[in-house]
Amino acid sequence: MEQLRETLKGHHLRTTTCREDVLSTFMNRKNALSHGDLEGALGENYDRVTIYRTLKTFLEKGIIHKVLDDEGLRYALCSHQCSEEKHQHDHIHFKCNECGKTNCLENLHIPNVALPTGYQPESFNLLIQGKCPECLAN
Amino acid sequence: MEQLRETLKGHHLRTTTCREDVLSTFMNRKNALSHGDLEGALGENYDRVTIYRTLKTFLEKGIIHKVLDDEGLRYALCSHQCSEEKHQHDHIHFKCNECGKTNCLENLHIPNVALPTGYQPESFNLLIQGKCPECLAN
DNA sequence: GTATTATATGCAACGATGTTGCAGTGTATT
DNA sequence: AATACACTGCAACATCGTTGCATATAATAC
Repeated sequence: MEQLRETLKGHHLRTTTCREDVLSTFMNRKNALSHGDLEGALGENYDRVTIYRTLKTFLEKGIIHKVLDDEGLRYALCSHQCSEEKHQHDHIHFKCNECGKTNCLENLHIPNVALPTGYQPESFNLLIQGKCPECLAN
Repeated sequence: MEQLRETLKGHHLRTTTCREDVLSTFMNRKNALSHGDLEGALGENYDRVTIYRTLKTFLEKGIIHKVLDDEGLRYALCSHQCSEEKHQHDHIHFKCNECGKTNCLENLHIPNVALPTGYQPESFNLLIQGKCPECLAN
């Protein structure tokens, strides 16, 4: 639980119960979460708006990053220490079509792509959809 | 303009002025369009709901496909003849951070990725963000 | 421990986005 | 031209996300 405070302080944020709860929800569930997921988990304790603002703050401070899938927007913890200044997220996201969960595959890097001349790439976002190990086992 | 009717008929759809206008908007602008873009272009002629339903129908029939970026959901024409039965979209999408336009890079395929054991991939979606040739030229 | 200051929260209200049901209109077919 | 079916517009609603403001809370200084 001290780790939560450490993470928040490390990103120059005040420790509040809402921020601690949102952060620990991200750490307990391993997969990417939408605002709705968090509202479902914490909605009785905190206002919708507060959760929105917490997500926005976490995004700006580099604690979480956006994850896109065909259903919409989710968020996941940044693994390597991201900060307000620098984000680095060229890893792969995998969404299971069976259980619906989206995860970061931290260790896999996105392979190089030879873009046509004139295109200057700055960031990459690869989403793979299919079946995850847990669902294949059943 | 006959081409519009052909495309619609080819996908077993009745030709209506709304569908013709939505389709020609996609063909004239080369980039991916959101519902809001279409409403801005055609909103005075057609009801919001009709445009939503047209997009939904086009999706189901394989005339357009979803394109995701950090701002949300857009749609783009399917190049290779997709149908209700089969969609094939493993090409790359490029979003320009300057002009905000998202395009399909039809000719580029997504390179292979060695997934960890247990993951069964079914579809791939690669979004590259950066600067497009037009914006770099200015 | 208390006072001060800056920040975070809750509430209310609003705007944008997307969906559904139903009556009326238009398209394709005979 | 008549019929059957599909599409459209309207109204109403549900969801999602944002903003302003008063209050509460956390960090800092005393």
